Amino acid sequence: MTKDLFIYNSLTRNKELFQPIQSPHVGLYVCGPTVYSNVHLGNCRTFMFFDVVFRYLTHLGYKVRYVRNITDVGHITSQFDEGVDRIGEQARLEQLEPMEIVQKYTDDFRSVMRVFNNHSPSIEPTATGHMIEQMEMIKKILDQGFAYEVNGSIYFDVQAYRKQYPYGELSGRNVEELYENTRTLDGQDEKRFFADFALWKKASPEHIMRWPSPWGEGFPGWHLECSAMSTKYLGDQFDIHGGGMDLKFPHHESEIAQNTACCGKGPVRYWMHSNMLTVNGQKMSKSLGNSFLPHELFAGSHPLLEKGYTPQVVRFFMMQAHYRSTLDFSNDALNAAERSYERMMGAYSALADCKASASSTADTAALEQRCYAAMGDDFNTPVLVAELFEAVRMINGCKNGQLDLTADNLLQLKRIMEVFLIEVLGVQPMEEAASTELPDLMMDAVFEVRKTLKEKKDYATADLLRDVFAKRNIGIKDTKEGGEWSYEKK
RNA sequence: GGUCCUGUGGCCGAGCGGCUAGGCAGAGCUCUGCAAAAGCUUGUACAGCGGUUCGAAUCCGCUCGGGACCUCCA
Repeated sequence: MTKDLFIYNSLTRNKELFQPIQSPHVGLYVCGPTVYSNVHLGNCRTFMFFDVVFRYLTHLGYKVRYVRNITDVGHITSQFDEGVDRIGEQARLEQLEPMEIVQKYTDDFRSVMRVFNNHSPSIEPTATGHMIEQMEMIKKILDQGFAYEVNGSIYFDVQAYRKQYPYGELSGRNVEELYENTRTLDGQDEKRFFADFALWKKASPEHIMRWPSPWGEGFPGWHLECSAMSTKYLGDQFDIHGGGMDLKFPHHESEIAQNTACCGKGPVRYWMHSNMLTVNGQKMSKSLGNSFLPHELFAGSHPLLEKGYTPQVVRFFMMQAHYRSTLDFSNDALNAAERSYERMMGAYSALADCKASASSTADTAALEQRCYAAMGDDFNTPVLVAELFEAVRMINGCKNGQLDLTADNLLQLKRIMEVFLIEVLGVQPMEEAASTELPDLMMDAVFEVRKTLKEKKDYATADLLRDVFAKRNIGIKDTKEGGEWSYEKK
């Protein structure tokens, strides 16, 4: 069975066969959040997708080191010196210490990641915890002649860098065009060249988050931490770097420049960028004011939502679109995802009830191969989901006695569902609350009573029993063997 | 303005030269006291106009619509 993995590399704009630098080890770095406010759903999409990358690589047998940083140094909100930093500003607003803001929203981020069933990264380093590494990197870049100091600030020297290395390859832009399209700005006098970016900024007197450095008190530039931390934990060159598409420029472009200036070579083999979550066709973002917070979604409290959806439904919803496509967020789409999730999970639990036959015409081996092919084709989760629905049809058919499956088939189906649905996509079955022993025993008694009532043709009472449970959100279904029941998550 | 992406049936979304994914919703049938679930069947979609080709949703050109980035953003 072939389990080749092809990854679309943003840098080369091609799908390439994945070959780790040092198999079986794989280094994966993903840009994490800036913890100055609650993560919204758009952020979650990216992290959920790279969680699937992490899960699938692990499933393939790779020893993955997954590093996802926490940005806990506030970046400047404008290109000007007088811009405020986000964390400092939020600290003022909430009347807290900056590090209290960091703690609060880091906690929020982690709990949201958990409810969405994301695995924890192998390492989750913080920018403030790596000041020394960042300063060391600045020193190296200075030594190589690709940066200069002005007034206690250090800037990356794009002009000098371009004499030796290409700049702008990832985002596909050239400096001349950039220049034409950059408004002439005040407050740039410190820079030698408009495209230069800060590696270190001198802190103004009112700036709270500040660290001593060889160049005076200040704070690191916002691209630097990722370069410093990826190098520290994954080495000069590592396999995969991921992030949202909106980070391509300038963030990732600058990372490449910093690493190359520092170590003489590009840091990343495969660049991966996930596309945006949209609302009514527009990018979900905090600044546009159209972002959804996870708890608003679960509770259905957002004005644009008719009802709430569980985290697992949302995850399943996200998996039905390819990561490089935008995904539009709407009630209709979520409702469809909810129904399909229920069907999928219904089949998953029905697997246990399937009886094996002596012979079969179903080709579960081919199905399994197609699942690997889907994931191997640049993590094509929507195609994988389509294949899983093929498994659903087989399982339901078998359960109804309309399709014969051998014991081998059933084993294979079980493996497909467990590997791809549960392990790789990371979608969990509905809360286990409905399946503890006691409720099942009690419900068995209820089915017994209903059976008797039906035998006596007392349908009114039988229906009453069903309605009484329906009022408590417990659904009852008749089956040949007796009955089934479930919590209706409506 | 520059660079790039995108437009698929009622809705969401794959596919990216031939074999017309998948889900949700709809219709019919089977099953059923009714219903639900499930299974089966069903839907002649690829923005428009040209072109390339034996053959195009898929390639090229133009037109129209939507979006992203161009130093806040996952």
